[in-house]
Amino acid sequence: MMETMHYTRDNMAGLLRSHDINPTHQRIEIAHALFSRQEHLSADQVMAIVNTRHSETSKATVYNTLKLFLEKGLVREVIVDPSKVFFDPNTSPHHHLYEVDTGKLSDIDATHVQISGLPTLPEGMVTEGIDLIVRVRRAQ
Amino acid sequence: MMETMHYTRDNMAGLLRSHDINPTHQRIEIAHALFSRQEHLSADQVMAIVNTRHSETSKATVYNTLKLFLEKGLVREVIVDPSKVFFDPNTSPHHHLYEVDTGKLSDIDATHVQISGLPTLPEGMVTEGIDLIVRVRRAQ
DNA sequence: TCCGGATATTAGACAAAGTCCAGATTGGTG
DNA sequence: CACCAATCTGGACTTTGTCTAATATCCGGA
Repeated sequence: MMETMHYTRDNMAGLLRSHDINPTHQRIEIAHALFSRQEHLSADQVMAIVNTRHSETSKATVYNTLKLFLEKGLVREVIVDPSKVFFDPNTSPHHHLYEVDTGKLSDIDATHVQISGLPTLPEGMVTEGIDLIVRVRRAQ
Repeated sequence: MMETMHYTRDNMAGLLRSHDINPTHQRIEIAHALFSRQEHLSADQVMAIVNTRHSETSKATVYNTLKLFLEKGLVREVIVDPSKVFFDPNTSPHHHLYEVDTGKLSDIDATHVQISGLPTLPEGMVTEGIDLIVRVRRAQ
């Protein structure tokens, strides 16, 4: 039986190490912001959260760190809003529901979703990922 | 039998009118850029094409016009690259194949693709569209 | 033909997201 | 302690896109 996971800062250090990331103060704070909330956050939102009390982490570090997390497979990138990228701490297979009028983004579990009939890929190409985004809005 | 469509500037005027868009010089040029190529173009690319000879159409007009085309259902917006939006003159149901390393974007016909098992929408929500993006890269 | 109002276009200032760089800090290790 | 590598930083910069106020164009009626 799996214990309920608590996203303490200490646990973050272990999580980072397990992904081959040197756990610095800033990286722990940024990981904590994402994982303790389990929400989709933009770089701006991450920076705001991390710097609530006093400014502690620079913009460059936030961007560098999020890119590092992405490369190491710790988070996923969600591209739904042309104006900003969201980072998703949930890396298990899932899709997204995007409310275009509010900007609210939520997960769609992938276990029951079937996608069939996709053409075979061009020679020498491999799939990096399949993004399925359901765009919805409030009925008028 | 459908004649092969030729995307002349004259035909563009008719196309615009049929979508309830007043066909001005600039709008015809922008529509012509998109439809004669049948490619995904960013606003920047559209501007470059329209202003090849001498500068004729302002940035504001290009953006205004593309937004207008979008509202009137003449083109579709494709959000795959975090840095820019692409506009797609193909409005028939289809999906996208995105080569992440080159930025090349191509269509996947939707007639053979089946998506099943999506959850029912929250009360009072309607689907605006479903975007399916297959991200691929050259095998290393 | 001329006028007036509605529609469209324009240059340029502005905003926001993200990148880049050169210098400063930090954290081990011998 | 001294050193080296890794990391972080402020701030300048770039790019995409928006906004605004002034100008231009179009069109219908007197």
